[in-house]
Amino acid sequence: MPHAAAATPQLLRRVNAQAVLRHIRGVDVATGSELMALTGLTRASVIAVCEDLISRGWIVEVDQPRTDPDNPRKGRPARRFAFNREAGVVLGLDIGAATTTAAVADLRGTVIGRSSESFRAEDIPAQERISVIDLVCRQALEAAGTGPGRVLAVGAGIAAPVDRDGNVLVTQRFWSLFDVGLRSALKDLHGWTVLLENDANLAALGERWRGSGAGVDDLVVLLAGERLGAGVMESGRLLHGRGGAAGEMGFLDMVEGVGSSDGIAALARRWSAADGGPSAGGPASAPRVFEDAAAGDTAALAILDRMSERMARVIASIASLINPEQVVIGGAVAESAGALLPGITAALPRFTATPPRVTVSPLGDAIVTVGAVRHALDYVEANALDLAPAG
Amino acid sequence: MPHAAAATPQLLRRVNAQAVLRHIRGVDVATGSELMALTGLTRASVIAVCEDLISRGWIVEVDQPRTDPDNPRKGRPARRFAFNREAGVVLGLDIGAATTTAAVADLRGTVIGRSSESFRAEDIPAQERISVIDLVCRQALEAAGTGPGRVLAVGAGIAAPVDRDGNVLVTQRFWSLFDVGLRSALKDLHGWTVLLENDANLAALGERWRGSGAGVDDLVVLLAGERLGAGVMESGRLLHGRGGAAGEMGFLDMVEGVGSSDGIAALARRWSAADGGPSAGGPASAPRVFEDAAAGDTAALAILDRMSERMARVIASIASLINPEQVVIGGAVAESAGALLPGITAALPRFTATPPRVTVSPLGDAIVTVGAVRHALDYVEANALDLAPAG
DNA sequence: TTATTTTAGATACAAGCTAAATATATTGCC
DNA sequence: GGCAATATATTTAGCTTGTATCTAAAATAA
Repeated sequence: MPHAAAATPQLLRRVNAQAVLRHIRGVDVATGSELMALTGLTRASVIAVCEDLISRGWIVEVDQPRTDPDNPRKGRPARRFAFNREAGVVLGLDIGAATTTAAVADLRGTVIGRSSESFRAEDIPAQERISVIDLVCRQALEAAGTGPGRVLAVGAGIAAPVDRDGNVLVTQRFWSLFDVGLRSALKDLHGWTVLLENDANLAALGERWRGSGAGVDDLVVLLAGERLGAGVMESGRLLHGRGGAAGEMGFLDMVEGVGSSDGIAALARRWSAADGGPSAGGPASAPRVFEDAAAGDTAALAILDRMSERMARVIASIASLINPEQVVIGGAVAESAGALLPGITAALPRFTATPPRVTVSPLGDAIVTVGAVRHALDYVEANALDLAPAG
Repeated sequence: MPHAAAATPQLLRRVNAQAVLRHIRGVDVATGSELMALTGLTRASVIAVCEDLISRGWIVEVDQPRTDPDNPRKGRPARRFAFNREAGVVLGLDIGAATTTAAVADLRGTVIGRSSESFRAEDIPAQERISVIDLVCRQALEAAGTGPGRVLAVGAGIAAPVDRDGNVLVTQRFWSLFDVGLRSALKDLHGWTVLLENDANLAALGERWRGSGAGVDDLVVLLAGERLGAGVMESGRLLHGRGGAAGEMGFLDMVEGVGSSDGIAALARRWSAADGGPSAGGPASAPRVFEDAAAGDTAALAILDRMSERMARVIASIASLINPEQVVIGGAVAESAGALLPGITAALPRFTATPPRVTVSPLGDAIVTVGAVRHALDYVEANALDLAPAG
């Protein structure tokens, strides 16, 4: 029996409750009349919906604001309904090869606790890795003054392909074992729902939420540190592809003037070493190269030129096939990468007929955790009426 | 006032009617009990919905089938509701630079009329172009034994970027003028709703519907005749990008071993000319090259090898960034391209870590019109309850 | 105090669905 | 042909959610 969800009268309440909740979440506090105007429902219905949401814990009724002499309101004072941002928290995880960072946020996305730990080594057993991740989560929750019982969802980013259903591509070495462990481990330990995603995809979510891609529906975020990786949003949705490998940059091996999917930091080291170093004497770190260039060092400036053209070619390849409105360069090197922007922007039209706007992420290291928080919030918002707010 | 669609009790009927109609469209004829099992609704509701759909003209009640002695059915005979595939027709247009083809289909997608005309020249004025298109439509409708009044929607494919809203990228030369003309012209002439799309995108719709990509959600169709162009579906949705230019192949200019976005037919001519021709004596058409190769001609075979590797590189580039499950080669050269498949499949793993299945389209020249019909049907199905079937 | 304004709450009713009882049309058996 | 069994159809009462309308309450302004 296929049983394709029949629409019963209860669906109406569900739909209207979702609409009201979404609006209240957006404005933080609303009156019945505002909600009537928004939804087109009558007052009776709006009030009924709000009482419903109050009893479920998603909104609370707040006192009248003290009467404001500058802006006196006629008429009977309205009841005021506020989004209960303390109905629970979400966790955003950035699980790297070397380090894991956790951020705890309330339901409006304000980060209220953080923690970070490095792994003892890269090849530690899955069990130890999970222990460290669990530790980071608990530390972050403690820093936020809350506990595991109040977590409504966990977003987690890893540097491996993850498909639409949150499964790690099995062809990847140790991650596959690790993944299965993480989701069920956190479920078993705390009852948490873990939403696994590729880190570049989460970066795209984060950038669109609180970065330079705010509100852009066709957005690509390039994580450009050690290795290039792209998170692609089209029409406001993340692209995954069949096995979650969308946004992988292996094809750059074949692109003239690019030749590899090495990131900006990796290349800065290599190229400065080849030059004998910007101030001579071996490879320099990426920040050093950018510093030297800012100071006028010609060798460093040449590296920047070369890097700009290379990035322009990378971005043009993506722009041609995906046609984003904007490409954001993010990751560890994002701040320095600002120096590349003029060069990239100038070179782009040579390589593509549809050059996107190019910007640099303001989110820094937090880009993945911000996206992970957003991912978890999206889940909570979409499933609010099926989730029991933690009391 | 934002007025975000309130859910009234009428919405329930709408949702349930959509579900019932979708199911009946799939199975062609259904009984009340089947629909109860499918939707989970009670018989009373199912019957009410069906009566509704009958009065709107979307379904019809059909007589009992003559009692079948091999399979006698106990109990009171069920009323049988059938999809009214003759509630109207849709038009699918393939508007090329040189030729326009129209297909008329009933609401189950069976093509019941076709027509095709060439333009007098490529640079004729927009007005003349529209006249020819209109003529082709009317001829196809006549061939189908129906008339303009019964057209519920028109899908139209053109070889230019078209954004999500059906607007042609304004940077394109004469198309922009042409487009505005086409949509409003057909609206004015016949009251038709025209859904403009990029031809490769429609090819992808067609291939997923009735081609070798049936049911594949992450699918790329490469139109590979004169110029390469891709229609990309991810998670069952067409990718457009900001200005509709997603799937453009300009970046191939930068890809080693590819170098241009020339199609198979164009390259077969050029390469055979460079060789002095497969049987000597100047350039040969693509079909000729494939023929000669099949006959064992070594020069032609060499061209095929070269072509296979080149296509493998093209497909690998896309596979890396988009990660489709399958890539279909379509367009005028599709039939001959079968000879390239073994070579492409063998070469792919050298160029990408996520090689897709590669096939050749069985739809031949009709690939765009089939997709255009599907596009129009999608529109009709999504908007059935707001559309008045043509009586 | 009194009028005005805005929101709140209560009552009557409509749309759509469920559930349960009753009616109808067919098969199969005597 | 008559009757049980079976599957479907139809009717009736009741639930949920919504609208529409009327009256009450709480504030400002004169």
